Amino acid sequence: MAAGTTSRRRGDRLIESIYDAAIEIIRDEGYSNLTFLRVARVARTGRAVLYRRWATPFDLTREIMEHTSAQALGGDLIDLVADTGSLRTDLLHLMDLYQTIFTSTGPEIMNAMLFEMSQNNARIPVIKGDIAFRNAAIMEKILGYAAARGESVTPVTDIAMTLPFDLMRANFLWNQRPLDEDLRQRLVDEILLPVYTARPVSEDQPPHGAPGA
Amino acid sequence: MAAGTTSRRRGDRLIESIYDAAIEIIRDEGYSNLTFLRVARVARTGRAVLYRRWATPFDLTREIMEHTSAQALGGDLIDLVADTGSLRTDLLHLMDLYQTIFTSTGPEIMNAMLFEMSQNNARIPVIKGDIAFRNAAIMEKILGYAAARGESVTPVTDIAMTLPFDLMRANFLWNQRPLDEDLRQRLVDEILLPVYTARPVSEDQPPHGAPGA
DNA sequence: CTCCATAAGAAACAGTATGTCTCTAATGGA
DNA sequence: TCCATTAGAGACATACTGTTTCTTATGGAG
Repeated sequence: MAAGTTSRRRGDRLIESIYDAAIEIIRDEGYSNLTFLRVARVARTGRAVLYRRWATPFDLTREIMEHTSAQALGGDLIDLVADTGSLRTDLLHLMDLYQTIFTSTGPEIMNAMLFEMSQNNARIPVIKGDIAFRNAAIMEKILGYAAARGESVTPVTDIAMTLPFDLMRANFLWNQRPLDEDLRQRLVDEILLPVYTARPVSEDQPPHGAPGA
Repeated sequence: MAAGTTSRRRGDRLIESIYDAAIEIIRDEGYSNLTFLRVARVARTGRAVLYRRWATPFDLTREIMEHTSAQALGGDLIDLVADTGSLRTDLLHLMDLYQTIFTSTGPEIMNAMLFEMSQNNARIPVIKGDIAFRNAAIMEKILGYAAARGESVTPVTDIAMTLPFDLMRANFLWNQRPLDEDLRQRLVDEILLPVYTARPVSEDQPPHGAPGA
């Protein structure tokens, strides 16, 4: 702390300080106040250091998100999805994993990411493509378990396939907080299972055939 | 266009020019480039004029959204919801109306609104409260029609109640474009109707009682 | 038709952020 | 121990904010 004390960080130690500073700013002042100027001040480094590594605060934030959510999850999401004995518990387990991701990042950052994506058309397809592909693979895995166990599941269409993720995202963004245990359970029981196990009931509703899993 | 030609607009004429300028900027340069400085330049007016009326570009945008969507819809959403003869067609009609709102505003603005809400916790409850209240009223109306017609509808819980809106919002934000006819139809047939007309099927799934409409 | 309160529009201000470019000196591996 | 790498300080022009001051066009009241 003495006046002339020079202690110059570099590499990972420096990056960690920058991450911490950015997270602190997002938490205390909001994402919209995340500027390189402030990050540099809080992290006690120079702005040039930041500009050398990231083009915009958005890119820094995206890196932090990936970093923290990978750390919180402890592995690839698709590998963590497991056969827990029933479609119901598998879906609950999936939502539990997603919950972990949401909790580790926080709603504010998630919103910011969606917003920035919408502002910068170039990066939508990349991000969206990745996520959509991964999510489809996860649901194929889960519905595959169900089929293998002999559970009767209706032919699942593309939009039904993304439903768990749509529901979680919608609830997360709308309520601005992670989904609690009870809500997750109700989403499974009141919406997902009825959709996945629906029997044609009425006489005037064409079931509108669509590609299965 | 002559050098000394003075033509000073005021009142509604001026406001219209400002709306047009803002819409043009959002369309051509994106919401994040919507600054009072640019709006003033495009609208050929002074910044002070803008600051006198709106605190931030967000407030201006919100006003434009309300203005255009009210104009596109031609009335209050809840009054336009009508008994069209079946739950299925009522739901399709509702989605059609929402489609109109989405089309008139565009995804970019919608994203921006959500983003700003998440940055500014103060204005979340107001906006959200209004919308949630209105949506619940709409669904109660539609499900009331179904009940009156004698259609068998399962007790609908709060989360099932907001499902049409959650689905529309999720699809709109995710695909960054309004929902086309076919998608709307499939959302109704493959997801909404199965949920609203579900019969208890499995033996190990507690249907988890919840308050009805 | 004239007067004049109202409000448009121009301009200046300090403060903050961007993006780029210097320069120096600390760091740590060869 | 040397030296390439890179942290960190600072300068620069540009842009946006939020506010204030000033001039003057406008259109309704009289």
